[in-house]
Amino acid sequence: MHTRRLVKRSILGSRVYAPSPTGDGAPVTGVVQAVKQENRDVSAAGTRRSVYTVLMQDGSLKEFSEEEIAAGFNHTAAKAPLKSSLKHSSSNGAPEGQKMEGGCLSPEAVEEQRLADGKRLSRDPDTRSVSLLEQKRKVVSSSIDVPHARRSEEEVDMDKVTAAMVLTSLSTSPLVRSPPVKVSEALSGSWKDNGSAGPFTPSSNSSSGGYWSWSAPSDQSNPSTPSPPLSADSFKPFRVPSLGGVGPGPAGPEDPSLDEQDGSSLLFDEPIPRKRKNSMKVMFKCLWKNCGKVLSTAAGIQRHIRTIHLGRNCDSDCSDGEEDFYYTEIKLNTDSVAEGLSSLSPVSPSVLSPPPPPPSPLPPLGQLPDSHRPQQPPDTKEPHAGGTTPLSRSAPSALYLIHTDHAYQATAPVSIPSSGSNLAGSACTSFTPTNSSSFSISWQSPPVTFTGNTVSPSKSQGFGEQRSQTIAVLSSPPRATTALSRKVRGEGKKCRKVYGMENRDMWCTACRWKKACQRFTD
DNA sequence: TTTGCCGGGCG
DNA sequence: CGCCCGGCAAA
Repeated sequence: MHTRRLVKRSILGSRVYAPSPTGDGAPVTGVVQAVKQENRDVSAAGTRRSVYTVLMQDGSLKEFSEEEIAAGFNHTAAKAPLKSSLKHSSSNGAPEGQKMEGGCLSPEAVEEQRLADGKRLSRDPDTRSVSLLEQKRKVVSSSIDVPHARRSEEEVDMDKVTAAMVLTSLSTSPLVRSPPVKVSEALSGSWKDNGSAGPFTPSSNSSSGGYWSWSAPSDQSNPSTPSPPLSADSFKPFRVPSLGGVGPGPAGPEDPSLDEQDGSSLLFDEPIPRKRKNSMKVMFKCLWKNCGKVLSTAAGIQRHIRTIHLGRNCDSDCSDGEEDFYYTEIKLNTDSVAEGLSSLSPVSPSVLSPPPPPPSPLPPLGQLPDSHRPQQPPDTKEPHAGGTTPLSRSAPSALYLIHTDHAYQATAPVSIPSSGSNLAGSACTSFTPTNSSSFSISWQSPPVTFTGNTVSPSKSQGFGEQRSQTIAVLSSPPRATTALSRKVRGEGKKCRKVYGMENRDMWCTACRWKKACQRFTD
């Protein structure tokens, strides 16, 4: 049925008709950039009204109430009125009145969206073509957009852990009220291609009308464009390795709409990743079952997924965008530390993904821990990040893993290596709870880890260790005994849960056949 | 009630 | 075989 194609998605980015500001009566179209709820006046009571911040064709932003705009999206987007799941998510916790559109930016929400939308979009470019064209022509300098995570810089004060906890607990991150200017801007701290500043939603609320931070024009979102794959390659040349970014795949994911197309899009589909100021850096983490690979570029992670997990050899062009579902972005707080090296601080992972490690048995492990773990230095460093690097690196590890397409299952049994793990593990677990309950997608634990000093050394050494461990594990009698009777029922997420009935076509075959899931094994 | 998936049917 | 679904049982 066609029903499967419908997915709930947010309206952010959706094209809507709104009353003409000029008063001439002719409706104008705009793109929803943010949604916020105003329930302040009414206090807790009920009516909470949603106010949509719409980016008009002329580049201006206006706010409209629900009644004022008509949904006229041409694409599948929200069919229903304008309300989105975002609302829910945002409303859940934050007591503070300022949630504004916020919720949407929470990682979970984003993730959700990307899951739901991403793939589909990329698959049917046609649907959006019209809007894309239109959008292209309107060049909006600020392509704001919503989707992503809004980053805030408030963390300056707090250390990463604190920040993570806060974010986690609130699930919505408050936009900062005042844009701090952060220091590191100049430096290279880290760019992030996405979200850093949040979509600036207008500030929301009461006070100002909003200023969004221009500084981040960006796009956070990346690729909204439907046509995913190619882009990666195409821009590779320009964008330096470092960013790689977002490429291809991700594209679809985030927000359905456009966003970025605007400005930068002219050249390439994606926005140019600019270095973002804060101390945050964006990394892309493989969500494949036991793989926690983290790469600094989207292109790299996609390639990793495509080749390692999906078993595809072709280049990005043959990708159908599926990779998008297997990785997520994580923001790292590089602040003082470091830039460098280590990279993955536990923090970020926790925020985004709660790794509910319910499955007690195996920790994170990564298949190729070492390789990833070593992390990729800041974006800048790895030149080839986009392409080769990941592959080449991962390669070795691949040996250990078995796998082919279905690596997923094979790897399961292994346990994680050491070093980083403890940290990571503990960290994760501790915060995770919060998120995990809420949702999703991150079913795997982040192998990532740590930060610290050990960086390079650990790499080599770690590698060895791990490898040995891994092997041992594998050799040991794998699952074996369990047999008998039913398979016990996996506790982890399964395709059905992850993709939902609507996207049944995205399920692994086994799930489709109602057989034991091969993709998300437990 | 939902969800994973076994067992079995059909082409 | 590939594909699908009835229906059981765990959650």
